Amino acid sequence: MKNSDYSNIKNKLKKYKVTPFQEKVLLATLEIPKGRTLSYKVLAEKIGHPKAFRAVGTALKKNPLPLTIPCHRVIKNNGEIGNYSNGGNVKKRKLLINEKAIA
DNA sequence: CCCGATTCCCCGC
DNA sequence: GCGGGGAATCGGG
Repeated sequence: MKNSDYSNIKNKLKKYKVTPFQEKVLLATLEIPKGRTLSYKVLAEKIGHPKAFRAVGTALKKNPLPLTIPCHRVIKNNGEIGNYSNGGNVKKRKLLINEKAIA
């Protein structure tokens, strides 16, 4: 992992029309380890909004970097896949899951 | 004002 | 003890 890459992503985020809250969510999502999934609630708690789990999902929905941000690693607190709908196709999810399987 | 990638609690059986 | 349903919560358009 290159720190420069991470910074580059943050820079891109600033360029996008993302809200402060979304930026936080996206950053927290980028912190998700490879082959690991995180629940919306845990993510919300990490950013300081334990009750904003819903807003977190909304923020990820607006995710400007779906291929950069592992939003597919974000799942329900139940451990089940939520409503991942980036481009809106299950095929993409399968591809991302493949990445997850590599761990 | 309304909706949306969720979560938790309470009641019933 | 387990399952299901409804309400709560936060942010964005």
